[in-house]
Amino acid sequence: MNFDNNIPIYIQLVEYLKKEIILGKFKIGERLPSVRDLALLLKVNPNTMQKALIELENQKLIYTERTNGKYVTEDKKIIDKIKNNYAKELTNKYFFNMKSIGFNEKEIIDYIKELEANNGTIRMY
Amino acid sequence: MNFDNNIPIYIQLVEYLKKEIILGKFKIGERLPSVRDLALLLKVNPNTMQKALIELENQKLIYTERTNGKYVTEDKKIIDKIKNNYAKELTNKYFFNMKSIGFNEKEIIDYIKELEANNGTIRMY
Amino acid sequence: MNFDNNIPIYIQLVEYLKKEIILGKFKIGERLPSVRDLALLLKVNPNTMQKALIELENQKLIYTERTNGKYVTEDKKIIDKIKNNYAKELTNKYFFNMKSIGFNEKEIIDYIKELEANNGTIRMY
Amino acid sequence: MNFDNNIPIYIQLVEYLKKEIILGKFKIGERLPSVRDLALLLKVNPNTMQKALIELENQKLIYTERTNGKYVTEDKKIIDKIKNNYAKELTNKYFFNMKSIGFNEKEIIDYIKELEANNGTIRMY
DNA sequence: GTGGTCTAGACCACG
DNA sequence: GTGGTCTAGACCACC
Repeated sequence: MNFDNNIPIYIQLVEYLKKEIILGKFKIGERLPSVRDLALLLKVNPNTMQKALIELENQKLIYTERTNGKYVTEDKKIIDKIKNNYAKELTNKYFFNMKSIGFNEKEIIDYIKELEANNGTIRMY
Repeated sequence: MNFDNNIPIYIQLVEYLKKEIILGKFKIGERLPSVRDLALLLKVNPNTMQKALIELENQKLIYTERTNGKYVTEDKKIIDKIKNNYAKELTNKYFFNMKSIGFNEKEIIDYIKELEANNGTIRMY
Repeated sequence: MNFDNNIPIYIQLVEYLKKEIILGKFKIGERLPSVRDLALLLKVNPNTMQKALIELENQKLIYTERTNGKYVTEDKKIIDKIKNNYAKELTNKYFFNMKSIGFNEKEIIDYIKELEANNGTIRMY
Repeated sequence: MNFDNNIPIYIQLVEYLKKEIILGKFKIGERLPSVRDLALLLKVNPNTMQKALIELENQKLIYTERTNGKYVTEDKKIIDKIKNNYAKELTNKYFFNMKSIGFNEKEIIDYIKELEANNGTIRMY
């Protein structure tokens, strides 16, 4: 993980793990690695990881089984809903930002097509 | 201004002022309001505003005339370049994020069209 | 059993078993199921159940016959006394808490009557 | 503050502060003492206090003004709602517990009256 | 070994 | 000085 110094690490962890779950890299109902292991894996302090996981639990994406570990929710609807909200948020934010530097909707779409045509594919950020 | 508590204010100010300049709300060569006034206007501490303006100056979007105040650059190319970089960065970031939750390029474009069809317009974020 | 994650399980087991005895679901002098079976029944670890039973034994509600198992006390007075203490404790605690959010005694009693009137019965917690 | 060792301190802090707000000891819109001062006052670690305050903020009972401090919500409705939920929860829990040791509703109310008659007032817990 | 809590102490952004 | 974040490390309940 490369962390952006301007954003709290635990928030970046939340985003990262949320994506892993949405993408199914952590499957529905699957047990997550232990807090300590996740912390080691992503090279953060266990408390920081804990804080991120509490946030994911608040969002119902994971739940805790006492002394057994943490599991991805078994409710596919929650995951789908979060995925949809996320997509909508990203898209609205993108259009908002593009408009705020002077693009209108048609221009945005043209811009995307042009980028695609030039690159074959949109370059990864 | 509504600030996101998770990102330093001065960075959000940089983004905001950059957009104002790109959009021409602060025109080429125009004198900016005083640091003090800008701070009052956006309800931030003058120190914070000062920090943001230094960053804009580093990016050559504004320059300082000693004792006279700060001015928007007179070099239109710089502004255009920053606008283009910004658009490219926003678009790449958007595609990167959408892909990271499982959309491919075609699906992203379909998603945008669908949103547009439903809303008439993309809702402001 | 649904356990409250914020209170040690063995304490919740003590409360639960105490109630069962007070209610006579485990009768005076009756032999309790084995620790192992009780643990299975309530889906806790046998060690945890053992700890709860030790506490009940300290309170003289049960006693152990070596190699034979654990029995509910044969002294009805102990059970009655614990029931009365419990009722008093619950009631005092309830009044204390209600007062600590601004109800006086009259208001508490009015509140109870009102709830009863609305529900027919007080809803199970 | 006397803390119950069997319940996490931060939860007891949440309960305590919630009551103070409901009772109006911290008034609507009033600025709370700083996190550090509250921690000193109640003799807990600042991080523990911080955790409690985050929970209160999640419940919308307080809000944070960047660098200025934390304030009691200005929305009286939220406070009233929390007070009512709290009273209902306490009452339901009380009746549930009393029933679980063999009292029916009439007996509970008789019991309260009897306690009142004997004590003049219900003894503080 | 698992998650959860707590303390101590440092550092940062902002005013 | 304010809140917020992070690390390090200890201890606890439970399995």
